[in-house]
Amino acid sequence: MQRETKQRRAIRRVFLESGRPLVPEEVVEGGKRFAATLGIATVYRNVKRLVEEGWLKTVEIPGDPVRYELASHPHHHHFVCRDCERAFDVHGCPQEIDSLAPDGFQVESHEIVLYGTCPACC
Amino acid sequence: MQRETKQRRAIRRVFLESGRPLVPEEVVEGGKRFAATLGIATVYRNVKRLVEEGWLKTVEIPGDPVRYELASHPHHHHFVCRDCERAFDVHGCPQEIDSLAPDGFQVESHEIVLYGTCPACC
DNA sequence: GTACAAATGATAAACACTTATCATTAAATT
DNA sequence: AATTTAATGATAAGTGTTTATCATTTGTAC
Repeated sequence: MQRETKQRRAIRRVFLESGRPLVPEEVVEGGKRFAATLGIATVYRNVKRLVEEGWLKTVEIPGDPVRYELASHPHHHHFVCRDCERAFDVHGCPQEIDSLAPDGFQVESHEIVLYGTCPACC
Repeated sequence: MQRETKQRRAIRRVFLESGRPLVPEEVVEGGKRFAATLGIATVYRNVKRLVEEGWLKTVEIPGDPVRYELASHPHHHHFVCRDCERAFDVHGCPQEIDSLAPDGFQVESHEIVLYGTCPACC
C-alpha cells in the first residue's frame, strides 16, 4: 500500500513552486520549509518513484549531477548560471537543429544548454 | 625536463586519427596499437597535461564521463549514438541560439548534443 | 486507540570515475 | 655505456553521487 507522507508532499510542493530543475540537495533545502526533518535518502527515494510514475523527468547537464523537473513541462531547454550553478528553463527551440546531423545519422532527440550569468548574479 | 615517450606519442596519434571525442578508456584501447603496454593512469596523466597545454579540450556530454578532442577543431557540436555510445562531431550551429535566453540572462556559451543512431548502428 | 507495515532518517556501502603512490622502466644527457 | 630522473603501470586511495540497511516513526485500516 502507498502512503502519502508529509515528506512526499513537501517534495512535490518544492517542484511545483520552484519552476526550474533541481538537484536532490536543492530539494532537501527547499523541502525543509514544509517537512523540517526531510533527509536526503527520502528525496532520492521519492524522486526516483516520481520519475517512474511519470510526474518528474530527469535533466542532465554536462558535468553536473542529475536534476529533476516536472514532466508536464513542454519541450524546452536550459540555462545554467556559472555563478550560482542553478539551472533555469529556456523556451523556444531552433527548428533546423536536428538537420545538423551528417548524412546517415538518425536523430531521435537533442539537448541545448546555454551557459552564462543569471539576473540574480549579473 | 619533459620527455617524449612512446605512450605519449601513441595518445596523441589516437586523437589525430580518431576524428571524434574520446573517453579515457577509448584512448587506452586505441593507443595499444602504438604502445602495447599503455595503461589507464598514463592516459589520464597525459590527457590532463595535453589539456593544460591547449592541445586537447574537454567535451562534456550529459550523463557521460568527460571526453577529449583536439583543441584545434573550430566551434562545433556533437552527436551521441544511443547504441554504441560513441560521440561524433557535428558541424554547423544555428545563429539565433544564444538569443533564446530570457531577458536578463547573459549567455557566454552553449552546448548542443544530438542523440540518435550512427550509420554503423542503423 | 491499536495493529500493521510502509516510509523515514542516519549512515554505511556501493559505484564509477579520477588521482596518488611507489617500485620499475626507459628517455635524455654526458 | 653509464647516469639521472621523468614517466610508466599496477593498484590503492580518494571523491562525489546514489543506493542499501535497519531501527524507529508514522500513515492507514479496523
